[in-house]
Amino acid sequence: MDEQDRPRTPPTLASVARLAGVSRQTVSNAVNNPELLRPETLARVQQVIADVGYAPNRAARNLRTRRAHLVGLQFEPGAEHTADALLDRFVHTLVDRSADAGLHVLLFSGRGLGREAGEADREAQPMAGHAELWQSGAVDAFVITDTYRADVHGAWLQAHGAPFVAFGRPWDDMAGAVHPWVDVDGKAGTQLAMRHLLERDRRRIAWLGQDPDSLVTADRRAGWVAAMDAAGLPTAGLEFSAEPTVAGGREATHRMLDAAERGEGERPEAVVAVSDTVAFGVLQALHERGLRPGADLAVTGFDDSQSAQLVPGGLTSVRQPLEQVAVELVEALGRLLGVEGHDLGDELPHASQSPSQPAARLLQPRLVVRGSST
Amino acid sequence: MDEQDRPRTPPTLASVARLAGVSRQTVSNAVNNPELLRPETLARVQQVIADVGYAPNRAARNLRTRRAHLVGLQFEPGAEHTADALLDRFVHTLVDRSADAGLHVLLFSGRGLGREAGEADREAQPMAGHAELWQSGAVDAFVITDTYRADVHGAWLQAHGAPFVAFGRPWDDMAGAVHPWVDVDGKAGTQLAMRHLLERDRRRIAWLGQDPDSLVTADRRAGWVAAMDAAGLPTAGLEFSAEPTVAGGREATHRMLDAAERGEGERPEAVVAVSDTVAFGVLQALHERGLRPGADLAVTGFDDSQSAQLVPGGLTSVRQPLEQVAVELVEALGRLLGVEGHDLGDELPHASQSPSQPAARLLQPRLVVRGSST
DNA sequence: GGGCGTGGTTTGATCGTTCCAGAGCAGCGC
DNA sequence: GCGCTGCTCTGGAACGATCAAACCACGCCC
Repeated sequence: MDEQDRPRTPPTLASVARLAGVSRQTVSNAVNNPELLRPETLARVQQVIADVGYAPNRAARNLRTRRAHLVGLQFEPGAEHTADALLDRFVHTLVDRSADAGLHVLLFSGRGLGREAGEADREAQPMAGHAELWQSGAVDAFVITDTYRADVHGAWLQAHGAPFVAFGRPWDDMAGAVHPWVDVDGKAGTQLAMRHLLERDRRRIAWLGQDPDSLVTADRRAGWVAAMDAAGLPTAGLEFSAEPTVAGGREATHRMLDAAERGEGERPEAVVAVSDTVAFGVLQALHERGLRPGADLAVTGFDDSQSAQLVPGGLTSVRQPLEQVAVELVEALGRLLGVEGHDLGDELPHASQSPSQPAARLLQPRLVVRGSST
Repeated sequence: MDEQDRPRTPPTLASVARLAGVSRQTVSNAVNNPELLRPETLARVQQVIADVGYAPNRAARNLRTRRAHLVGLQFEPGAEHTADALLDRFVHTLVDRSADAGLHVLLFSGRGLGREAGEADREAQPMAGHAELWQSGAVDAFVITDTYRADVHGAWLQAHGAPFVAFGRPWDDMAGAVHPWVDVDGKAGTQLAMRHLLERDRRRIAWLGQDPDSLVTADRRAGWVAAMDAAGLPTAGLEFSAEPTVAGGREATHRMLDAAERGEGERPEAVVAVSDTVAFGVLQALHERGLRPGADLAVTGFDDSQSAQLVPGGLTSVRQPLEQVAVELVEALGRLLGVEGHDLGDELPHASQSPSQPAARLLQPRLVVRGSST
């Protein structure tokens, strides 16, 4: 039940083999290909393995098989608006599911292992972290999440033959992507929020987000445009540029309401924000002006951050299926690396995808309605 | 500048040696002990290394040196009230600093690598994940963060000779701990909040937290008791039990205010909550009753979660120095494993700690004052 | 009865690195 | 000239696993 005096040197394949009276290879097979052994031999070996608490040495196995059974995940809280949600829900599911595929997740920061690399170095060598891990064979593949720099990362990884999957579309060339990717349909998400607001008879619905900025922003904004068009509503004068921060959302809201008070058009009845972060800026501005979210101005966010649930009254928000994203990414990873011990064929028996065509999935978000829009 | 046609097989020590006209060992020394080589030899070898883009194979090195250069971090968002803050700030700093110590962080979930282990299995074998990693030599050490189960984890790791550092006190035996640990002084944190409230002439200050529950709770509560005693204020009737959830905080607040309205004692002027999560429950309850945080009832939380900053008006909260915790844990880890390439002696030249006594640090939090208490 | 396929097991080689012992060579003192 | 020390550098032997091929019964068939 308890192994008190651990031997100084851990058990090895050879030591187990000696104890079981078989050869090394037989022990190896007992671990990796049990069906090759005669039942009685298998039982005997397994007994010894259990007795001495043998576990195959990872380094030796990795060396021989040229597989580290590790996937690298760069961990920069850089992208502020996705940070909280991403780390908690996405990473946890990723870690959990990776275990099923026989993989562990290795976290690394942008700069390499060496001594302090300045910010300048990091700019100069954005792939230092990836390069180090890949060239030393420390990881088998990467998960990249930063859709902004997906092109840079993707290009480098592809050029160096490193397998990877991406959370985020390859914006420049969606059809021709050579790597699997999973993303959430931002346009559809915003349309969900719009439908909800329109159903509640809001007509003048404003958009808060940065104009040109990122493609993620453009995607979400497209949902607002499409919904307004479909409802036959004008968008003119209803778009307000906001930095992707709380302060940006707050400032834009004040600007919007000031304009209305000056008589420049009617006050909007609702605001659709590009992110929860910006939406919280809206809530702050309303708070400062003594206005009530929902009653005086409906507000929706995007990401369904933890804060959206916690804020009194609640913030209506578009929830990304981050868990599902993680699940699908791990599945793609498994296919990419050739999952061992995973009898494929459980799901998706319908179509055998063209093997040359990597998986590409656009998942649908859903709307979580709370007090800020009712 | 760009290596277009990657050779099928990556460069090895031997291939570099051949190109440079030296032996394998010399190349190895060029990488690990440059000072052993004659300058001109070193330059020649380094040139070849740069040319072919050689990086030592991690698996081979790990096998030979019996070091994985990886630390395991169990990643369960279990402890809800610390989740968001912990993951973002703590883990990021941990990853970043570990790189300086030549380590990477490996994330794993409770259950082992195998196929789906049910919840029951996890209960039965709480150390399955740790055991697998340690026995296979996949990691050199662990970082444990779950102070509740620190005893269980710590005991197992210690019994198996696995090095580890802990974020959290070894509650049962603080003085006799055999492992380094870093924690935040919860009592002092609450006292900071109390001093702030007392300075603003709040006298009837309530405590919201679960009675016996965790030692973390008890620690924080002690600060409330001490501050009330020191100020000569009674605590009777000012303590309200609240489940460590938003709902728990909300319910307790309603209970508290209902009692006051029934004339059972005067209404408290302030509430000190055991966590931000509970504090958000308080804010919700106030919202529902049309009361204003700060003006009608001062509220303070604990953890300084992202939400505390985002909620309109802001939530006054005790901020844990999570970055500092991570920094000190990595330093302890480095000492434990014998950091290579880290000229110790920069800091703490004052006293050479007794080598048998592991590092134990209790860090001081600080108070972030926002609208909920002013 | 000899050749042959087959399931179960063994043997030798190999993955790429570091450890260890020692070789070669210069300089120095006697 | 000899031995010694110190500095460079070299070759063989691990580290612990898997791969590929060989080996050995054994039963089957012509």
